[in-house]
Amino acid sequence: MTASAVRAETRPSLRKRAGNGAATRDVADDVGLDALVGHAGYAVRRFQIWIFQDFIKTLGEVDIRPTQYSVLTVIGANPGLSQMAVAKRLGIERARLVHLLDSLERRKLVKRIKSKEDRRSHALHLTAQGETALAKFKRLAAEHERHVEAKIGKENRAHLLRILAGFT
Amino acid sequence: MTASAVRAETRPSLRKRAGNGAATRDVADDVGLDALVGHAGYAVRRFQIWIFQDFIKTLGEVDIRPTQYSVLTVIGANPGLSQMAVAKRLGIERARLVHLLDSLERRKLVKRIKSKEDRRSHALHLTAQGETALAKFKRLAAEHERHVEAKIGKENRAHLLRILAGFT
DNA sequence: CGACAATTGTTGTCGTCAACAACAATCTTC
DNA sequence: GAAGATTGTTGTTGACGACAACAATTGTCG
Repeated sequence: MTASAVRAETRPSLRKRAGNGAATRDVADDVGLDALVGHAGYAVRRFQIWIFQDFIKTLGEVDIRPTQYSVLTVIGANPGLSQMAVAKRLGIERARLVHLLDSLERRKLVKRIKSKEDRRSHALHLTAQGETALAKFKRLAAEHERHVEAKIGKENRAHLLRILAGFT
Repeated sequence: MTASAVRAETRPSLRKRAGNGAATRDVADDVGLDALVGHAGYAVRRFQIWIFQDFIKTLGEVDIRPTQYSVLTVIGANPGLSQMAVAKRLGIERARLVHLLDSLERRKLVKRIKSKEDRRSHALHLTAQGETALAKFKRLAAEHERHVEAKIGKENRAHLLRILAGFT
């Protein structure tokens, strides 16, 4: 629909130039309305925006964003982790995790417990309230995942997860 | 897939933690993600971050970021578009496009020409300098795309583009 | 043992980006 | 011609990644 919108107000000429032979070597000259189509980053970015928006909307009733969900999930699966460990695992900076945990702690979903072995670090745990809340979040997240399936197809989603498995 | 992921969460599954007496400091690299695997959004987000970082690095010598590149590409392929049309095509807000164009115009890559038919809007064009610059950007972008191929495989990249074709 | 380096959590700044809201100038429509 | 919509612009808010600096603590090594 975006493409048609553009085409509607563009001059009606100059479509794709089919010259250039069959060469695959020079993508640089592949100029046209769809020059961005061949770029993986663009497609991935648009897809990621769509996914996040659906996630935020689907988890909107519980006010949980993707990053918060990932933090809760990791802590729930590995109780006692330090902030550094969680940050490293999720690929976020420990400086940013501080604010995320502040918010989640204010909502009584997680708690920081001073570690005895290393008095610099905090052992992260879900509260009882956090456990039951996370269970609900996961049900909603599963619903969101079904939206993704409905959008790109069940097999495509599975294939995509396989392709990108190395990044998790 | 999501069903198994969700089911796995009901069990606390404290695998290697729980060692209260053992003073073995775990290295935080082998933290179980468990439920996070199986979420398309998480994999896509991590992949998108990787792609953008490689793009920014590969196009670093010319100081062009992904969004700037997409704007230049669309204008180059469709000279005379209005800002509204470009914004709609790229899925960015017109408010944000203003700053992007300010920057690109300062660098003499694009120019805003007051439209004669609609005196509210600007017709966007590449400058001559912008055209030659974009050619170079596209060569570097193609190099970046080869990095993506090297990362996930040529066929996987092609398949991924096919799966996400609807989002471009 | 003690000086020095490294780590952990924290605070702060900077820049990117999406989402809104408001506004003047300019069409569009009735 | 008046009311309403559109276009570009400015501004604000909040999430987010990247850095830098710091105190407290731990680890290392001479």
